[in-house]
Amino acid sequence: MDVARTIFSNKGYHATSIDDIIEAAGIARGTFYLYFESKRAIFDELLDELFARLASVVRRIEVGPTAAPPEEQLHGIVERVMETLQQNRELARILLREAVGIDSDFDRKLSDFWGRLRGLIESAIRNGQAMGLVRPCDPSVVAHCILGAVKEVVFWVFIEHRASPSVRDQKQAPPDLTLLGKEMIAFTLTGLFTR
Amino acid sequence: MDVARTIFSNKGYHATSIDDIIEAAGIARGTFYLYFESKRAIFDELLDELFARLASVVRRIEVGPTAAPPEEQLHGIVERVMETLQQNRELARILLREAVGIDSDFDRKLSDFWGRLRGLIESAIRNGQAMGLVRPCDPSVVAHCILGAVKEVVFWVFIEHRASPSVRDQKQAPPDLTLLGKEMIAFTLTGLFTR
Amino acid sequence: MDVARTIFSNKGYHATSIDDIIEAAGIARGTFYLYFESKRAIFDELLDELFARLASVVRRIEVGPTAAPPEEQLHGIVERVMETLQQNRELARILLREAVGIDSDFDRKLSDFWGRLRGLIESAIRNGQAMGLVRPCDPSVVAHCILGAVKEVVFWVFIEHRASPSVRDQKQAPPDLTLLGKEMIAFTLTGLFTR
Amino acid sequence: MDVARTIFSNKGYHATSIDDIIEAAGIARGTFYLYFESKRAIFDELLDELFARLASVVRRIEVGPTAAPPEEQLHGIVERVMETLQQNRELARILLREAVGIDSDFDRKLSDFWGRLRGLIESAIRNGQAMGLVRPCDPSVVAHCILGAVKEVVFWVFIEHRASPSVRDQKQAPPDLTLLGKEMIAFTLTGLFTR
DNA sequence: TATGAATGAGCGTTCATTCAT
DNA sequence: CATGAATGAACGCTCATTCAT
Repeated sequence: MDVARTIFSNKGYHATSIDDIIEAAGIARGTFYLYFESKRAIFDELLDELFARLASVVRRIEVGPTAAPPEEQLHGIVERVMETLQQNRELARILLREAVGIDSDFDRKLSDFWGRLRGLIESAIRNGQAMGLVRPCDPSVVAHCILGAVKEVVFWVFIEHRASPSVRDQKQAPPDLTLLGKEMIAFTLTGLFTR
Repeated sequence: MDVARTIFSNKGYHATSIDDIIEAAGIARGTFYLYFESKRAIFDELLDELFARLASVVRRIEVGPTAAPPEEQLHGIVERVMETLQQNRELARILLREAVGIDSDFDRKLSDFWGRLRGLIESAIRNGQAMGLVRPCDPSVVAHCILGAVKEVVFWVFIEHRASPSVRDQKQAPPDLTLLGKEMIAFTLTGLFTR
Repeated sequence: MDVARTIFSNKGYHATSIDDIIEAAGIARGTFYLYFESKRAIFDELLDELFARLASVVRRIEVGPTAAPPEEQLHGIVERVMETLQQNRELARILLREAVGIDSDFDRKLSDFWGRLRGLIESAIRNGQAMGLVRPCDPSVVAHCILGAVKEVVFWVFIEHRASPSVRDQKQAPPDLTLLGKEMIAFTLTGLFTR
Repeated sequence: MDVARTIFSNKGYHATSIDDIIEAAGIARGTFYLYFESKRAIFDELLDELFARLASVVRRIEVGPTAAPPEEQLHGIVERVMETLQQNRELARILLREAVGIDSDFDRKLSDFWGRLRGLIESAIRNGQAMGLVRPCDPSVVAHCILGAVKEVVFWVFIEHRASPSVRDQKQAPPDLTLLGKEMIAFTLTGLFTR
C-alpha cells in the first residue's frame, strides 16, 4: 500500500498500472491480487485510510457552558486537519486531484465524504446563527464556499507546491501552517472588508 | 463536438471511447479522424471553447474616477460567469470534474487557466488594500480561498445537482443565480460574523 | 506519375500513402482514382515504364557474318542499360529496393522480368559456348551470377550513393559509367585471376 | 519464433499481421507481447539469428605459411554459407526478399550487414592482388559483383525454387550444393572466357 | 502463501477506397 | 472532369485479471 500510495499520488489513477505497483513493490502479479481484489479496490482502501484519519480529527463544534469558545475549537480543527494532510500529502494529493471520474460508485463515495464534511460546517453555521454569532446567510451556500476555500488552499500549499520545483512560485513561499490557518479563519469569519 | 461534449461530460475523459462518440454522432470512425487529430485534440478543443467564453466575460476590475464602483463590477463579473457556466453546464462539468490527470501538458494548461484567474482576483485584492477597502491579509492565500469557494459552489449548483435526480438533495433546491451571486459576494466581502 | 515516382522512390511502396501523392501533386483524392485504379495500379504503371525502357535497350546478342563482334555488342548493351538506369534513377531505385513483397501478382511480374533478362544472358552464354568463346559452365548458374552482379553494382552506384551523403563512402567516389561497365565486363569475362 | 519465421517468410513483413502469428502459434495476443516488444522486435530477433549464424561461418581468408591455400579456404566458406542458408531457408528468404523498406533503422542494419560482408570480400581481393594472384581491378566494384552474384544464386536456388511448385522451373533442377559452389567460384575466379 | 505465464476484450489510430455532387 | 467528405476494415498494442503450479 505504501508503494501504491506513492505511485497513485505521482501518476494519478489512470496512469498507474498494476505493473507499476508490483514492480516497485517487488512482488509478483498474483501476490497483488491475493491482497487486493482489483486496482479499484486498493485505491479505495487507500482513500479510506485518509477518510478515517480526517474523520478522527474533525469534530463537531460543541456549544455549551463547559465547551471551549467556538473560535478556539475552530482553530483546533483547522490546525489538526492541516497537520493530518501535511502528514499524508500523498493521500491528500490523490483525494484532491484524481479521485473523480474513476467510477460512478467511487464518485458517490467521494461525494458522500465531502457531503459529510459540508454537513458539519453547515450545522456549525446554523449553531452560530442561533447564537447570534453568525450573520444571516444561506448556510448551505456558505458551507460550500468554506469547503471550497479550504480545498483550494490545501491543494495549493500541500500539493501543487510539491509538484513545481520550478521558478514560478518560488518568490512567494507558502506561509507556515499556523499562519495559514489563521488567515483562512480570518477570511472565513470576517471576509475582505475592513471593518 | 456537441456529441463529444455530452459524452465527455457524462462519462469523463478516460471512460469515453472514440466508439462512444462516433456511435452517438452516427458517423464512421474515419470521419471522426477527419475532423479531429485525436481523442485528446477534441477534448482540448472543447475546453478551449469554455476558456474563451469565460475569458470574454471576466474582466479586470477597474479603478478610477470614471469606473463603476468596484462592488458593482464584481457583481457583474460574478453574474456573467454564472450565466456562462449555466449555459455551458456540460463544459463546466468537464472542466471542474475531469480535466486532471489526462496528460502533463493538459494539466499545465489547466493550471495556467486557474492561475490566470487567481491572478485577477489577487490583483483586485491588492488594489482594494491600496484603496483601504480591503483589510490587511495575504492576497495570495485569500485569492485561493475565493477561487476555491467559487469553484465549489458552481460545481454544486450547476453540476452536481444535475447528476443527482435522486431524492438526496431534493429538499434544498439551489437558490436562483442572482441570489447565489449575492450570497457569495457577501460571504467573500464580510465573512460569517455579524458586524 | 512524376510525383508518385519520386515519392515511391524516396519512401518505398508501403510507406507511401495516397495522401502523400495527391498532396504533392496538388490534386484531389477523387482525381487520383479517376486516373489510377488503385495504389497498386499506379505502382504497376510506373514500373512498366522502366521495363519498357530497359527492354528497348537490351537486345539479344547477334551472331553471324554481318554482326558486330559479340564483345562490342556486350559493351553497347551494358552502356545503354547503365545510361537508362542513370536517367531513371528513381524508377531503378524502386525496382531494386522495394518492388518485392507487395503482392503475389506483383512478385510474379517482377520475377518474370528478371527471368526474361536472365534468359537473354543465358542464351548469350550458350551461343558463346557453341562458338567456343565461352568455357564450359552451367549457363543457368552463371546467368544468375551475372544478373546478380549487375543488380548489385547498379544499386550501389545509382541508388545507395544517392542516399548516403554521409562520410562513409566519401573517399571512394563511384567510377564513371564507362569505366564501371568495363570493369564489370572484364570481371564477367575473365574473372579475378591473373592469366 | 518458429511460427513467425515461417509466416514472415511466406507473406513478407508488411503482409504479416500479429493476428497471423498468434493464430498460427495458438497463443493469445497478450502472450505475444509478453515475449516480444513489437512486431518489429520479433522480426529483428529473427534476422539477428541468421546474422549470427552466418557470421560464425564466414571467416577472413588467412594468408601465411601455416594457412591453407586461399582457394581451399574460399571453397570452405562458400560451402559453409550455402549449408547455413540451406538449413535456414526461411530466414534467408526473409533476408533476401523482404528486409528492406521496413524502417530506416532496419535498412541501416541491413546495409551494415551487407557492407561487412563486402568488406571481407574486398580485403580478400586486395590480398590476392598483393600476392599477385588477382589481376589488377577495382576491388570495390568487383566485391559488389561477387556479393551480388552470390545473393542472386542463393536466392534462386534456396528461395525461389521453393516458392514455385509450378511446372515452370521444373526441368532445370538446381545443381547440388557442392557443384553449385564450385561453379560460382570458377566463375568468380576465371570468368566466362575459355583460356 | 507466492508466483508469473497466459489471457483477450478493448483501445486509439490509419488509410485505401467510394461516390454524391 | 474534378472534388473531397465519408467510409470501415484492419492494424498494432495495452493492461487488468486469472489460475495452474
